Amino acid sequence: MRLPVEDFNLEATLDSGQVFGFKKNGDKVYEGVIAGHPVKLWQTKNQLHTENGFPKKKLIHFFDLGRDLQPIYDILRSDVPLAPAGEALKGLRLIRQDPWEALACFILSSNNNVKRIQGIWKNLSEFFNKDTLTFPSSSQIASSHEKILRALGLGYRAPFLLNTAQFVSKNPKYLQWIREAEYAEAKRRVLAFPGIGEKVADCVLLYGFQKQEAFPVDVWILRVMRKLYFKNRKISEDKARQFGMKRWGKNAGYIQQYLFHGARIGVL
DNA sequence: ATCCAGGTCGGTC
DNA sequence: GACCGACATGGA
Repeated sequence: MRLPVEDFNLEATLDSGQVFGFKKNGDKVYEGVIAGHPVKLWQTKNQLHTENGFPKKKLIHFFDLGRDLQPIYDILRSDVPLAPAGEALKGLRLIRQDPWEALACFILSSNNNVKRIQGIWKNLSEFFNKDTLTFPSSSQIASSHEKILRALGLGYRAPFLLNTAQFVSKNPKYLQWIREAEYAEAKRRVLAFPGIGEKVADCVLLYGFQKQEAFPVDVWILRVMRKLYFKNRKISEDKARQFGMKRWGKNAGYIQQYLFHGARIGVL
């Protein structure tokens, strides 16, 4: 099946550290799960391909394909230090992930690297859902044990995820409350979970709850912002986040994604 | 072997 | 607020 797409870059979108459950097969084919459905994806120019029968609506929603990127392009062009990222990553979009999966995966992401987070994602999915390779639900993890999670590679984060899964499965409407809340209130709630600080909270809100003013500051963002906007002076993570949120407002999350991936691939 | 990775936590000052 | 060391794991 083919879906015509404008301003979309599948590779940059899936390789930019938003989501950890997609693996690249060979050169261009990605295998993963969208809204509970296993899927293979590849792109040719202005067409996004899947196997026959995959619901278009789910693709459009997941990849945020209805959004006009022009306002983002305008910023990337006029904010001079960002221009190389805008040119190299045109079509990079923020994904609308499953809220629970985003919450869980970014608990695992702290003081960890992307490759290993992907490995843990795979271990969890294979252990709990061997047939479909979908990420385990909160109740699946809640009824597990710390020892099992440690054996799957979570390390010291195991009790953080277990505790959070138990809370979420016992309070089924809680994630929906976070979704409906304003950014500041939603962040307070996400920060209350164990193992979640400022940075992870912003990732969860940005990728799982569409709070697009969120501006996650990790080591890559901190380094690239020091270089581009602070003459390599040392600045705190708080200062970097406040700078980004004020400068880019409602588009801060999108700009952060271009900064992060641009820094990682070395164009900034 | 030491350092690093999409940091957080509990302690200090 | 700012700064500190500990924390599991595996790749470089």
